[in-house]
Amino acid sequence: MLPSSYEHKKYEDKIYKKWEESGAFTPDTDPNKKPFTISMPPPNATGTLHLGHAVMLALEDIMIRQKRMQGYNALWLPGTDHAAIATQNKVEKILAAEEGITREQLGRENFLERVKAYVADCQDTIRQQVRKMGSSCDWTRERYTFDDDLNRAVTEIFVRMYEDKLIYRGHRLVNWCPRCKSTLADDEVEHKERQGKLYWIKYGPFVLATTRPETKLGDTAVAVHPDDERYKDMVGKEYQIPGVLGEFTVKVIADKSVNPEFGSGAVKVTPAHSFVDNEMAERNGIPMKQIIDEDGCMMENCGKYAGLPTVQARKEIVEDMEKMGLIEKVEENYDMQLSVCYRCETPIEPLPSKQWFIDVNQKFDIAHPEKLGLKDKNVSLKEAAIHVIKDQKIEIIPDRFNKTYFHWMDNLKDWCVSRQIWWGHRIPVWYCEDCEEVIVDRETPKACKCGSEKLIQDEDTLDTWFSSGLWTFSTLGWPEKTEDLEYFHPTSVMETGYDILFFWVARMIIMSTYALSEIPFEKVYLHGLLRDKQGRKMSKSLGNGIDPLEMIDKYGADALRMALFIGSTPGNDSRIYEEKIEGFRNFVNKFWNISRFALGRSEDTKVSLEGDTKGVQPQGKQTNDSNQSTNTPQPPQGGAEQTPQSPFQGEAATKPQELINQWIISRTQVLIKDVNKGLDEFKFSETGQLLYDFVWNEFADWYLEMSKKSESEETKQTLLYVLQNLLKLLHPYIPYVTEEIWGEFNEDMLITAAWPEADESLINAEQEKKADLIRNIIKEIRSKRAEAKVDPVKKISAIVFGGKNTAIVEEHAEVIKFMAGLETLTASESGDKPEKAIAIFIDGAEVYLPLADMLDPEKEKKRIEKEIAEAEKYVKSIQGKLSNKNFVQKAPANIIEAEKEKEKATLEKIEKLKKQLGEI
RNA sequence: GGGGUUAUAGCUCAGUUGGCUAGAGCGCUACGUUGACAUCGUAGAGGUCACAGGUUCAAAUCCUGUUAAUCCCACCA
Repeated sequence: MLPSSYEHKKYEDKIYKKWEESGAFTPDTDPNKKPFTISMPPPNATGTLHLGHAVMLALEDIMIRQKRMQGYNALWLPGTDHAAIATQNKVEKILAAEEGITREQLGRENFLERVKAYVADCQDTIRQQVRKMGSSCDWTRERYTFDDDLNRAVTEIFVRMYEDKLIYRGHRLVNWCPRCKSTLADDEVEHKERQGKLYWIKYGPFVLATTRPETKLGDTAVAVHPDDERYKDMVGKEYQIPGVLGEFTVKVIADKSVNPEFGSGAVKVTPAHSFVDNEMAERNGIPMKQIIDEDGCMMENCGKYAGLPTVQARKEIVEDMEKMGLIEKVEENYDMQLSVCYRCETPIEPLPSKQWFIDVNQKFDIAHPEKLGLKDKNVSLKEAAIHVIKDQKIEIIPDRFNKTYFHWMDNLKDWCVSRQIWWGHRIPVWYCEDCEEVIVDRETPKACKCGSEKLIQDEDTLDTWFSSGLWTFSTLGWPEKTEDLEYFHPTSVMETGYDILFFWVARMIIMSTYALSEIPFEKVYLHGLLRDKQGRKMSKSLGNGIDPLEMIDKYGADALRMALFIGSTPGNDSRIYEEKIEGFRNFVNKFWNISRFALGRSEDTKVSLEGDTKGVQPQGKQTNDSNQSTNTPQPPQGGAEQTPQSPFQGEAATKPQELINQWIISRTQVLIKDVNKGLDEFKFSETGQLLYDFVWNEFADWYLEMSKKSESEETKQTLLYVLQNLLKLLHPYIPYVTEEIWGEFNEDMLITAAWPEADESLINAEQEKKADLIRNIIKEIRSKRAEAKVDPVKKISAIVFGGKNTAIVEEHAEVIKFMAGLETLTASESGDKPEKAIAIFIDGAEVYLPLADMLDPEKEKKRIEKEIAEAEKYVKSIQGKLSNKNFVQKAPANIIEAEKEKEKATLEKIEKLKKQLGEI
């Protein structure tokens, strides 16, 4: 017998171990079965599990578990990411704090050893935390972006892209983080609203506004709008401008990007330290003068300011300019957009630098254009990546993100992939010291073709997204043609947060279409971000974060999983808070107790489940048990291990005879249908809610209660049958508790049990309606009792005139008496209304309770009058519709039929209410 | 500046291609509970679906506009 409450801590780890050891997580590549693949977004190897991971794991596990039970070879490939900058920063911080040393002091080799050791120490933490969530991923195929194999994939694709002229080295303006001392990709730059000062400076014949007066030292031009009359005569001329380091020359250029409305309409141009200025300079043939170095300090060419950090230099230069009378005015508290590093929020310093870029517009010959449905094999990376979404080779859920994707892709500039940090994939490029040769190769070259052996490898490493862009296929063995790659790629679903659509999802599409001529995944499901109860982002500084591990410890993984996605829709943020998790803990416990009850009721039946027979056998019913177990609906090609079949499934099976059993079995089929449809459509929240409601409101509150009055074998079978299906349907959501209960009466494991398919022949709307009548009678009696303030333990009597439903009511007299608290129940087709009784009119029956004395007649009268008024209003609205020619002509027949039905029912109700009113 | 998203009960949210008198959980009110479950049960109160127009036989749902919140993209220096 199961204990009276579910204690997750007793079971979770044990069950996980059992699953993992059973091999259920590890699919094979059987060609007779269909694959279903999810690449797990790899958490940072040195990170700890946060709610973002938790929701990702919950959703992916739901998909994987369902597909596995449906008989797919379901592969969920886990792994970790080396997270270049993030990890390096972390280790640097630790070194500084614990040993007071910098990476430079340690040296490259030693530093990398330290990072490796640190990662190795941490990696296990995240692995264990992923397990804690109940994730049924294949640990035998676990990968790490820094594995040798994956390293090889990175080098391979770099070399191929170089050979295809998609990777080039260029001296260009890049986003530079002076703190990370590295370049950043465009999308790694964030724009933050900051307040600064706007300086109006006297600039030779101009007065112009700037937020960065120190860049004046790098100015080489002044730009105005071509149509600006004020400056028309000055365009093309050169002017001597007085400055803090003496006079310098600028040329006046005309450029449409200048806004004549802003400031004085003239803008200073600093091509080396501003992207817009740089573009203007390029268009107008203006030279570039770099004045800020990679430390964010003024360079040698800045005279007495050389070596000063920009902020300091600004202060001193402004002071000096003031002395020279060059400052016209200063606007304080000027709102401006500041570019900052997304890792450390340090202001970005645009500066010219020699870096490696991926050219997204360069055309190349794609290997297999037909695989992507491309007409032309000569395409650019950008075109291919846009094509696969436009052509719906990949579906993004929700689809509004298509628009975002296109916008981003359309505006994508060359991707700077080199990073000046040490922790990452080293760029496979060597430079010859004796000649100019640049060697790009898969292996370390021995010598240059000039004969020199003095080869130096590029110091830089690759952007972390370069390697994670390969994730769906590098993890399956690419560039080797492995069985796994052949079988599992393209993957089925990519499930991740919408916040990394650009960082990662778009990069994977670019890399996969290039390397394999394949999409990386068929569908992209983007979940929203989790916020706190007030809708605020979770952050360390606010201290409003919820630790998923703490929640698992407190409420169990099953409860946390449910709380993470119920009440959320894809792409939209949702809120999570402890009470919500607690609510689902209650649900898990409720389900536990339901199972406890069902199993308790059928203890004697259990024997027949464990025998040779594959199903629960009803007694005394004509069943052809030799045929029934193997002919049930099968999953695609193959199917999961078979589990005991119910007596109610399959052609030859017995149909249930008792009304309540017919009802719940019918409802179960509908539930199965709805859940299957919902999961097919990625409606995880809705489907979960459906199961929740069924379990609690139908199965527990009604069926379980009603079944207490039926001792038949069929009822026991039905309890088990419904339970068994619920266990399966709920397993993807709450895997632990369902597996534990399943183990109570099954020898195999639920994780590999066959997923239910609805048996349409068991859907019985007519019987459902009859059962609803019984339920309504009970509900109404309960309601009246409460209204009349009848002591709940007091039994009353009731008289029912059931009309054509009399037999049903008589048959279920015991249930009604039990559930409505009746002493006696007299049922007949019709009769005279009893004295001093209040009447309840239900569709198909009249119920009289001897409570007239207990209700205040005036109050009762008012209540009924109100009810009549409402009903009449309702009828009027229906009749309005029905008398509307347009409605009758244009509305679909079933809707009109339904309206007529409603009219009839309401009219009957009014009549009965009036009768009731007259009797008071 | 451009583009999203959101607005439904006190709170958190569902609500499918337009078609039951708009739902759930929490909270609230009253009552109850010794054998499946107080991590519970029964009954109930609570909504002008942000606002204004429009389309339609029919709008919470579609369209337009307004307001408010929020996010993403974009260096008016």
